[in-house]
Amino acid sequence: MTNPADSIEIQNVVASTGIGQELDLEALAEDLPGADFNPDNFPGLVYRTQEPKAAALIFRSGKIVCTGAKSIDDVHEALGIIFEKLRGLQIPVEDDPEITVQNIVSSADLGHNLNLNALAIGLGLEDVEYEPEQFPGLVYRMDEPEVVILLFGSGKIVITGGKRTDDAEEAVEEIVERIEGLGLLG
Amino acid sequence: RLRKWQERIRTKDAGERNLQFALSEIDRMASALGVPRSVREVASVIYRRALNEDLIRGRSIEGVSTAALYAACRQEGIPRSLDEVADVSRVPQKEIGRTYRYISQELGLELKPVDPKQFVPRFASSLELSEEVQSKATEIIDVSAEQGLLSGKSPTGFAAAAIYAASLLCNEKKTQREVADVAQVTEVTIRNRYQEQIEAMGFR
DNA sequence: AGTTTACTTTGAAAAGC
DNA sequence: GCTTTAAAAAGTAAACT
Repeated sequence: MTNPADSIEIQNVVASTGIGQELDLEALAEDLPGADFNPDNFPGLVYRTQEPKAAALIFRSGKIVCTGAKSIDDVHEALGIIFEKLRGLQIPVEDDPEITVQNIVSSADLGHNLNLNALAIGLGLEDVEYEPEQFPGLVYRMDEPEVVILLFGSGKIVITGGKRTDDAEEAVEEIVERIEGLGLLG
Repeated sequence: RLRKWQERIRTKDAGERNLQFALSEIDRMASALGVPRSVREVASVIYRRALNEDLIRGRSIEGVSTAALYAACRQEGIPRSLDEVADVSRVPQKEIGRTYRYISQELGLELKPVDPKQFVPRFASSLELSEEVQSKATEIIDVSAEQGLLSGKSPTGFAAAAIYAASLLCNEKKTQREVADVAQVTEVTIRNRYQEQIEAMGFR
């Protein structure tokens, strides 16, 4: 009788920000130990923080993408570390740059096995992608909240595409309701 | 003006040539796969629909042709796996799968997931297995799917394991390698699905 | 045959081809 | 469209022992 919403775990948060200052990535690559910069492959410099564990993509424009963090607080912490590192290198960084969460990836467990074949038809083939020859998960695009849910035969699910922490919880409640309505939840 | 006329003729000719190329490619691949003429016609209709809906922009003609043929096979109930289709196409399997999902969505084909049973007659006959093995394999698929074992599993692997199991049960044994080769899956996949299916059938 | 590593799918941003 | 980053789900596959 456990609530599936209680099983939600944030797995990854993607956010963007900017320091409001152009950067010389070649020089930064020299001064930042552990930085990966391969302009032939990708225009961004990759910098990883250990605690919290995250990866940042730093661009010449001064814009930064942070990914891999397990919570929004971790995103702020990781970016805070990076801002301080840059200031330590005499690079001017805005006082508190605006950080925008772009995507939150969560996992959850519905607690029952799912018949994905029946679910594909029940949820409506027009909103569903289920091609087990290519991928074992059923892809369901939900309108409200606007997220994408991957459903697996085990009942484990992945919610992605949401920008708010609440999106995952609302999505789980909604999908449970829909599956129950179809009589397809154990 | 004259230039405009020339351009119109040129683009019309180019479009006509592209369509002819696509249809001849569908024909070539369909022959190589040994699918009936009716399926080629369905594939041609799907391709023309994709063309009319402007779905080819940003994609290769070859990719859309192959995806249309893959979709047509499914629609007609005689599916080919993406691997099999990729074998006769010059487009990589990954692109065929993506293009299929795209045109399927945009054209609203609403094709149901592939039923593993639809592979049984073709795989079994290329292994020269009897009618008895085929119906046994079909039964194994029905029973194990009924028990929820099919969710998330590849239909070809599921069919291959059932055929392997049925060949054993009917004393017409084929090796895992032989079945794996016609279904284009690995022996490991057959082994894994086979164990689950045997258990679901109450054997073991 | 068992283990490890790796690839498939979803989502979003960044700059540039 | 592509390139890169990270993480989960489960199936499949290949390389090793």
